[in-house]
Amino acid sequence: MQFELQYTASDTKARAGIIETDHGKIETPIFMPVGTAGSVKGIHKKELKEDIKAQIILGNTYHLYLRPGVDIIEQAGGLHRFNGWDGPILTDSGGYQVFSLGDIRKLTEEGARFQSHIDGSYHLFTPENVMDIQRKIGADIVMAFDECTPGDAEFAYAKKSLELTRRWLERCWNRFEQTSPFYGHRQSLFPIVQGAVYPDLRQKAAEHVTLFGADGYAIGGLSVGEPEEEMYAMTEVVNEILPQDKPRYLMGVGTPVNILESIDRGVDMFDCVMPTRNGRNGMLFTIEGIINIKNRKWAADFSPVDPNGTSFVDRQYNKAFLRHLIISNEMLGAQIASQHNLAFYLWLVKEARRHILANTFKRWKEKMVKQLAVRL
RNA sequence: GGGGAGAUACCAAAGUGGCCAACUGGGGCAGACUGUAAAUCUGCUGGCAAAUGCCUUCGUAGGUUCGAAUCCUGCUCUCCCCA
Repeated sequence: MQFELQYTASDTKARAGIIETDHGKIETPIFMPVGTAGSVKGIHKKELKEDIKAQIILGNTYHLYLRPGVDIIEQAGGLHRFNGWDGPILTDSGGYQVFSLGDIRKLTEEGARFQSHIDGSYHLFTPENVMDIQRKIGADIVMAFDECTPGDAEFAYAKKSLELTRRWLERCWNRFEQTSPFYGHRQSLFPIVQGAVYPDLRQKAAEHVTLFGADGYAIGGLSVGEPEEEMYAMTEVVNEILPQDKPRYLMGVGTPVNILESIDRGVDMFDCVMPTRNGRNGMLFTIEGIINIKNRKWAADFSPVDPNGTSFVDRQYNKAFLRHLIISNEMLGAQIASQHNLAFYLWLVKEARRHILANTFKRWKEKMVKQLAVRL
């Protein structure tokens, strides 16, 4: 994988670039739709490509490992062959599940012992086997196995957690170096910077990961319960240290505003379940603000889902009908909302990129941030 | 015509003397959701003050009782069975 930094402006840390993988190019800043179980929920490949214009999607090691199982994916010839998505794929390592599964897992020096949320069976993830699994899944970008420290972690815990993540990273890196891709295309391992909301921890973590000379770096453990200002502050601290010429990926973020603010602070890559999950639950993101389509006020609003929208579904369906679908639990409702939201997110980062290249990002961002948070 | 059952908040349905402004489900209204255990979860849903308070409710009109959605009587209506 290669990264070409195309443009940095003077009044912002925002950057535009191009990531080149063996499955195609990614223009940054970019938003990556989340497809945990190998599919972006409710969205066909054709829509993802042609309508939403996704350039890269995510998969999840933990979920794919439990179901369908690594052997099936290996038999299929890797995740690209399995799910039919021939563009770039990034897999998360399962570090987030170690965090979100809470009481059904236990951390040791060796790794994370956990119970399947599906059948309760016991499993062990180690930095080594997570690398092996991700080799078999075959994503273009794979993530280090880390502990995603909770946002409200005490300093002592955060420090200890960070040290574990650091040792795990070394083991991930070694294993990754010692193994080769299964399917002929290159894979890149991204280290993850942890350190909760403590600037000195974040700083040390950023310095440490930089030593690896990776193809890209991730900032993890944010948007996990801490105030937004802390998230921005940590991003600034870390991006000050991460190498300029490598992409930075802010994991799990976020709202449209979060994304613009983070682009402004030098982040290149984002992923978040928000456009799909919140979409399924009736929340629509638009250029004019946020719509809760379940609210009564949309019941007889026959205007397009989003008159400013770029998605096929924005023009094809009206708000009242979408509301009816979602309230009636019709699956088409979830599909339309997800498709709209993803198209909006991809439009947003594309616009950001355009403004960065035109050196008008800062002003445009300030204007957008005010609109995007409005509740309609 | 004879016999039986029942009427509870928007709907369905518990409750059959005080712990009942009334279980629960649906519907309705709002909220949450950030590397997806999520087509999920939470709250409110008689009125008014909205915090611990007050007022009016369980078909309807009376009665018994310190106290009634719950017991008694009349009335109205609904459903079922037999002719």
